[in-house]
Amino acid sequence: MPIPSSNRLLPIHSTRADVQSSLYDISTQCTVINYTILKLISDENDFLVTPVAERTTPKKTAADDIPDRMDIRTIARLANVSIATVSRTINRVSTVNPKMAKRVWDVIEKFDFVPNTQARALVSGRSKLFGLLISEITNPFFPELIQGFEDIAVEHGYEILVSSTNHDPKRMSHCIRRMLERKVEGVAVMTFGLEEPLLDQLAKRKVPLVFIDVGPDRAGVSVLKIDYHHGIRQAVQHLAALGHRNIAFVSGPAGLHSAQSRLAAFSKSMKECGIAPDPARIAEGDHTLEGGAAAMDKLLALKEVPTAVLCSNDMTAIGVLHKLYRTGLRVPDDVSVIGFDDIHIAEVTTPPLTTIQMSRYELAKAAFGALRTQVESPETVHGKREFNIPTDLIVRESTGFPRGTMKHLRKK
Amino acid sequence: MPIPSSNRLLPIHSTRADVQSSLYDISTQCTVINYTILKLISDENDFLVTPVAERTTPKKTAADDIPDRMDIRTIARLANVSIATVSRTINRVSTVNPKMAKRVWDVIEKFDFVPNTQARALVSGRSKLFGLLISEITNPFFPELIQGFEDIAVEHGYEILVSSTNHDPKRMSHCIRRMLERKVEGVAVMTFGLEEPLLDQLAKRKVPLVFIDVGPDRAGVSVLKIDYHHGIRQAVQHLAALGHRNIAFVSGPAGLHSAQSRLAAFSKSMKECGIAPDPARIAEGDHTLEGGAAAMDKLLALKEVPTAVLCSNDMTAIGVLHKLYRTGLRVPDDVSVIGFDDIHIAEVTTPPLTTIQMSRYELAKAAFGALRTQVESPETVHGKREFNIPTDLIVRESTGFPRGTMKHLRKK
DNA sequence: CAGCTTGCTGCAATCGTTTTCCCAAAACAG
DNA sequence: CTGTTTTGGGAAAACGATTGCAGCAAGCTG
Repeated sequence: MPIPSSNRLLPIHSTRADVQSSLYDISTQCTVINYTILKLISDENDFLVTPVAERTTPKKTAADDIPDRMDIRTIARLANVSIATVSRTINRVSTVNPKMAKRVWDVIEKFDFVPNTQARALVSGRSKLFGLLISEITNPFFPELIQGFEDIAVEHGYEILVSSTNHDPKRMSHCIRRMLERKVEGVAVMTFGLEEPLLDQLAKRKVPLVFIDVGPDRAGVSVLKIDYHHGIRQAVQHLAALGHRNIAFVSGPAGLHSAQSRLAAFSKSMKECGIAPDPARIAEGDHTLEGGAAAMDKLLALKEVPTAVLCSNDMTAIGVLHKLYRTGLRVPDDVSVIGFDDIHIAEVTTPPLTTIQMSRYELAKAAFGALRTQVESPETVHGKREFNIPTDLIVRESTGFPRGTMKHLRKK
Repeated sequence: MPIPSSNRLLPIHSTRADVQSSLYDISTQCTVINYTILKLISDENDFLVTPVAERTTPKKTAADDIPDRMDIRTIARLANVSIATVSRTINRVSTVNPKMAKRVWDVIEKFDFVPNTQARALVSGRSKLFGLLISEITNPFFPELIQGFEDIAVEHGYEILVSSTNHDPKRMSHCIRRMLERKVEGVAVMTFGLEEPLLDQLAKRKVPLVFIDVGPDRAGVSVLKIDYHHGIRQAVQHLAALGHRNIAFVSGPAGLHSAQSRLAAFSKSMKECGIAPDPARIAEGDHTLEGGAAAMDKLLALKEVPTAVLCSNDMTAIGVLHKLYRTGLRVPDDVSVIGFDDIHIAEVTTPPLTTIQMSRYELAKAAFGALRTQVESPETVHGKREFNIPTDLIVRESTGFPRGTMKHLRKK
């Protein structure tokens, strides 16, 4: 191989690698020389087709000269290193010589090379994928949760696969199947309900899981315990303090564990406040707008219409609000309403909704953290792990004194 | 290989495959014999570890006896066929003998085998993945769109990768990068704004794209043209018919193409109705609740407060509604409000929002269809393709006669 | 200066599929 | 019974990366 005269500038003690690097560095200053030298070095000339095109349109070609097959091999050839070195460079393995690394990065950037995740995952056995199973994407609570989860995941180099089950077991099983096919490394089951049999598929394959409220007691499982009672007690106390005694509750679907927990927390809190919870004042909703409205209908049919309604989630509360509006009852003058979740839109309902906050961000963070620990250092954990998520009452304007009492105060 | 005595039941003219099949069929009746025969056939006995476990716990073992490495190879060995046959069976290639197929399916089901999508995608070059780029997942419009898109995609064997850009170019470029890494076969850019430079990465790699409203004029690009004017004209006519003349418009972000289109449609419609659009009555929002409220603030500061406000989307309208509530103005008695999108929650605002419907389902269907055609039969299309999406006014209760006029009619 | 250590780099095996090509057996024709 | 076509399954080469291992060069030691 003829050595260009320019290499005489190198220090006398240069290593062979240094010589090569310098040779390369110089060569990059001129595309023509670059490719000529590469030709001499690699003894391959099929890729010289590209440089010709590049020379004819010297200005704005960076976008066009991508060889049809851009893989780690091509990069290796262009940077004049082995594919192993390219791989190591991309993965920032510390043993690669910075000079080589620079050379590789230059080529990678020049050709906008993007490694193929599938190939990577296949050989490394790490898909860097987490599944996120939610019940319905159209409930604003979940998009906010997804947002948080995705942000954190991306920040840590993970991708997420979201699937909405719509409470349909068949759909759920499809979702799980798809996650299995994509080889997710963990799944956050944020459906607020435990569909044990369906999740067997995951458990069998020892996929780390994180649940809300309840989960099977085995290794690789984390549970996010939401402190429903704290927020709900605050809400009941708030109502009781205002003078409410006839307080109704619109629950979520009976099959949903979290809905039952919320209801239980409500009953307990009522007793704590010295009010006997009346089963007739508990209407079953389904965590949707329509369900909330329908449940309110039932409550309105009671001989003594409740002066306050606590709802299992905000969508339900908004449905209740709407039903009250339709009925001509004013909130909070005639009926007080409290929601649960504190979705963003609760701030702008008419009137703004008093609700119990449960931080989507906290939830997402805890879920991701749990999964990540299980995946990246499973040896540090044994058996099931639990995390606590707080809830807090946010007082807005949908709560006030009960109708008929303290009228003088109402007008302010 | 010793042939079990039971094969004497076979018809005299049986093919070799039949003999094998029968042998296998008989063998499956008894797990012990099954594995013994398999052992004789395959001459490998390492996988016999599993059957032993199975024998000791005969009842509920189906869940536990999955060998640690479940791949197509294992299935092939257990079904006593080649991996090629397993692959063909899974992909329902018609040339496989139904008997073999049955045998393979039995094993697959027995062990809950799930093929590895990554390996599949790698070798076939088909990731069966579409990207869905949206602007903000917290705007309920998008979840509804995602839902539709995902449903259709899954139905056709595709998966989707959703990314929310939050209008941030940096985020957007990350999103695109991630999609590239996962080798998406197409991307639906539902951001309602064209960020040309960022999408270069995709265009360069000839990834089929589908845009809303506007898109570069090149092959592989489809555009969903939304007929803003139809719905918006209906809205303006509706207001004009009610007697409104002082009609304001709260636009979306100035940088967003779709927002400009909506504004243009508004101006045009106003002129058509013989009302001169007044620039002072056009406030810029940003398609969020807060933006809507802020814009309404500006409109309230006008010497002559508009009697009707048309909004660029429903979130804006809800923000406007809230601001009006705060100000003490009644809707529609003092001010009429119209939104755009017809998100689900618009039905239950106080009062229910009159809005312009744009079908998420139509949008999703068209977007997916466009992408699919590009991917699966690119030869049938040349250059850019366009699809029309209709819009229609949905009259609810946030619109009424302008204040001060026809009072006698208002009370009904 | 021989011999050992250390630091990098390249070779090659591997991941779990799909798919092409080829060949054996069955079916059919004469 | 022989020759030809049809049928269907198996062997092996991809796909695009990662990674253990081997080996070469330079630095260090005595």
